[in-house]
Amino acid sequence: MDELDHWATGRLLSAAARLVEHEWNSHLAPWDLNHAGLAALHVLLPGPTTQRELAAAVQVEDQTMSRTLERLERSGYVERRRDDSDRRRVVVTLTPAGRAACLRAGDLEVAEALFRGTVDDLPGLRAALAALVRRFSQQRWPDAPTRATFPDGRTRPPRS
Amino acid sequence: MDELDHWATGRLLSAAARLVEHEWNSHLAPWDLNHAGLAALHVLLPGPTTQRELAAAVQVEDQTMSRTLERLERSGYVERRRDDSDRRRVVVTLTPAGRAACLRAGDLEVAEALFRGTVDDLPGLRAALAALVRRFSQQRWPDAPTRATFPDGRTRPPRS
DNA sequence: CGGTAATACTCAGCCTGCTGACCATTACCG
DNA sequence: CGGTAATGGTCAGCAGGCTGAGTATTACCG
Repeated sequence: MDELDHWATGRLLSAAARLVEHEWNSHLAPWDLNHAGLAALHVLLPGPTTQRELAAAVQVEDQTMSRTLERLERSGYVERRRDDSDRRRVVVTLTPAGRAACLRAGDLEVAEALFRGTVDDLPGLRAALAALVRRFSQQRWPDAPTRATFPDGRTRPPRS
Repeated sequence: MDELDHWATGRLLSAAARLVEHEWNSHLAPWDLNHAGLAALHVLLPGPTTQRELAAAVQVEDQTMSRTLERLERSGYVERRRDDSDRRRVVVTLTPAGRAACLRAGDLEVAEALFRGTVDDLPGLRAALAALVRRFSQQRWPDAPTRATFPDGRTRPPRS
């Protein structure tokens, strides 16, 4: 018997996301980080990546990732340099400071603790959210959550 | 067996929210509306409100609501005028066009259809999201999802 | 009555996210 | 080859969200 029961599900979703982001950002602020930057760092942990691949992995537009990286670079967490073998590409590398910040600030235990004690069925929630992401990101991020899977380090097989 | 299973719950939540907002915005675009504007219109349906009350109901900061209303006013969906009995307040009123747009564009059937066929346990998802909103909005929006409940139209009893 | 505090909004500035337009580099193909 | 397309990034501009600061009005209280 709550007013929230009358909210559209989309509005509930947006509100919850904003509140959790806010909470998470507060936790990350001492590291001069926020949820967007941390997501990028997290993807970079296994190794350097192209900017476009990074954007696809985080599921944001290239332009958005560009500015996020600008900020991360300013904070000294990341380095960008043009790829010599393909001068269109920009390769993004984690700095030691970036790795440290990611590991310390982005502790999954802390991240998930936000939900403990509030959400009963956490796996159920995750499943529902994942289903939504899969459903709606199909068109927008064709090769989204995949990373270098081929021997040469490309996401897709060399066309030919 | 999906890459999404490795995402932190917060990231899943944000991604899902963004995608659903995007979808919903596409549907609202023909009316020159988006999710934020529609939420405000929806709150205004029962009758005029103060800007601050509106902001609290939608759970955004006053400044954010200010600009959202600026846009809604520009679109002719809303009118703002200073309250004569308290010239600090701004009273927001739905125009006929605003009411029509809200009712037609904001059809709940359409809104909820986004989730049908994708989320199995919709009530479960809603319950989890509502729990999160309740949990984290406690401090920030003390008198959030309540509306004029007292005879004189105030949200809180007149302090005396 | 008058000074201080509280209230209601706006302004400026930042960040994320999006779209549309643009540039440089590389790939493709006649 | 050489022209056109595809690819990878950036710039500009808009909108939502936030914080911090400032203004005007009203309430409170000595």
